[in-house]
Amino acid sequence: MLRMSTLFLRTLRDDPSDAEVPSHRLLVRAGYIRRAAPGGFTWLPLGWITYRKVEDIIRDEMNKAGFQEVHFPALLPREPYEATGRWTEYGPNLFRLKDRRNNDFLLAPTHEEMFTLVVRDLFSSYRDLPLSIYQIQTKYRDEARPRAGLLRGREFVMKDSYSFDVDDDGLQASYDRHRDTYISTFDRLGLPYVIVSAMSGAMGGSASEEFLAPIDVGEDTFVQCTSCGYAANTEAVLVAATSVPSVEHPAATVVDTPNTPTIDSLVEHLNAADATQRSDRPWAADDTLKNVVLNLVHPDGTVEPLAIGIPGNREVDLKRVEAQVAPAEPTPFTDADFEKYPSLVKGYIGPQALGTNSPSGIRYLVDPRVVNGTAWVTGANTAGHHVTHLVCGRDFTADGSIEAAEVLEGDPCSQCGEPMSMARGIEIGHIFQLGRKYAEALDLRVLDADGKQVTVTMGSYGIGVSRAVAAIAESHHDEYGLCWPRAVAPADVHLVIAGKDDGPQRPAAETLAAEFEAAGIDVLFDDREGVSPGVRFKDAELIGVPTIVVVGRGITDGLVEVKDRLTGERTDMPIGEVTAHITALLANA
RNA sequence: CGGGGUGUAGCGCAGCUUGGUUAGCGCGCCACGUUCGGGACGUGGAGGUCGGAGGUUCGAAUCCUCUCACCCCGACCA
Repeated sequence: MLRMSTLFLRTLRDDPSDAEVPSHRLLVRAGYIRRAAPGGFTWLPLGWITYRKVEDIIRDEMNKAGFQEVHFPALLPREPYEATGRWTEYGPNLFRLKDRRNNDFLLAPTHEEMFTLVVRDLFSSYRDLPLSIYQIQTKYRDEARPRAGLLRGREFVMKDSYSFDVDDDGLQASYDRHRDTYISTFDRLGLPYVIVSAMSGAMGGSASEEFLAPIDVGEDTFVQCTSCGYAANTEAVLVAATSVPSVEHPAATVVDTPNTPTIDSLVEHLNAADATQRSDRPWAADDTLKNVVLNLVHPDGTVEPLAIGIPGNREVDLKRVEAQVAPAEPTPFTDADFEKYPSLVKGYIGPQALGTNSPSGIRYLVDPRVVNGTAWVTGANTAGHHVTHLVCGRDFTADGSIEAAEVLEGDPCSQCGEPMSMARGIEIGHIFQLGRKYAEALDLRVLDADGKQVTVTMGSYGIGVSRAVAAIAESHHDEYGLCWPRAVAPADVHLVIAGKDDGPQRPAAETLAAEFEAAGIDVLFDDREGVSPGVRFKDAELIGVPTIVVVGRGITDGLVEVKDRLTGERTDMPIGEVTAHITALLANA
């Protein structure tokens, strides 16, 4: 039993000024957490109870799936991360430190290396596999900008699992098992989620999906097709295939287009003059082909220019480009770069000047919408001139295609062609097939049935535990405070005394609290003296325990009020029936 | 890292433009009394290196310089 008269808790009447998002605001205000460091939080009693319930559910589902829990240090030596290249590749987000002998250490942002090494140390036969092991561990990332309270901290708790298999089929099975386990885990946590296709990014590997809680304050953008259910992170969205009607296009024509530095000004200019107007309809921004040049900086430091052609009604989405060209990093083309390529006329770059066989020799990749038979208005490689009716396949060819254009609300689904909608989400889980990157780097091999050495293939699976607490708060609150799902609430019932300190309510409530406890019901008991009823009700709503029991004026008739925090529904019932009622609520949850 | 904003009691804020009593208000906290089903009231209290350092001045929360921290937008980010 938690007695509020002695509980280490102070609720705040006002929102803390440094908290913006609801989870941060409410968790601080209701006395669950306190900021302790930039990107670091202290868990207070109510918060820690809730946190542990979340952690226990995650652990329980892992164990039910047959995964085994281990625990590594958060403080690790440099060497394993040197072997996989991540000591340098991870960049400034890695917390690095030195011991007294000046040896390099790090605070682990994730533990692929350590898991790989410990399996290599202990296992050496295909008979030992498959194996999935996990830990629930504090992780450290020196985020440039921690924000939104628990949602993006520099210290946070993550459940990370790793699977080890001899072949791709085994990896797929381990991946599927984790996927199923994540589904049951998030269901139990009461977290809404969407499973989206994702990019594996810097981690390497192939198949990858994210579990996103669809909440506006989330940092990830995803698209979802309401028709067929396809969902993907915008980084991973594929452009729908375009069918090209076979029509005879006019010959490509160079036209004067002075002072048309932007797509809008170009379209306006074309539509204004008789000579350039279309006969069938006005020109539109997506008739134009915009060519953007970037530099790719490869991990070894070499720089390669890359030209990207996309429909003019869209911008280049650098995140999407980055996901495509990883591990290389795209950077903007500078004026100095343009000077090195005199064939490129800034603002009027056309496909004829691009491509590995062109004068510039710059690799030219186009949006998947730019396919053979499509006609475009694009730069003529001369200042103040554009070309109309430049047909892909007839007048120019590209070196390939790239998913680089921004995704727009309503874009057709690549699976079924129906319009897709965009939304924001909080990444609460990520599963992906790592493959053999780490096993190769760290020499994790086992003997197969034929006695041959084979490199193990791995999967990596994460759930943000502390972030999940915040995500639940984000999805379970209203204007009055938190409304926890039963499974993670800090108590089963919040028992409130509403009456004079020396009235009959107090002894009745004490008796009821004892009865709850005997029945195995966790009770948060507001037994404070000298606190007015309004304060008690406000605090109960703020704290968010799913059921609130009020022992008030009805007690003279033997009645207490049972209130549902979420719906606000109140029911008076005889005090003798309450315990059975709550027990039934818990059983049905 | 770029742009913007804010640092004054546990929380929320005023005071700063135009330097000058003992730095103020609400909430919270302590004591006493009243009140007791929707953040009650009265009386009396405790609590501050005004983010930090340096400077200008007879005198700095207030003006100047530097610095640190936090928040927002962007960049970055398993």
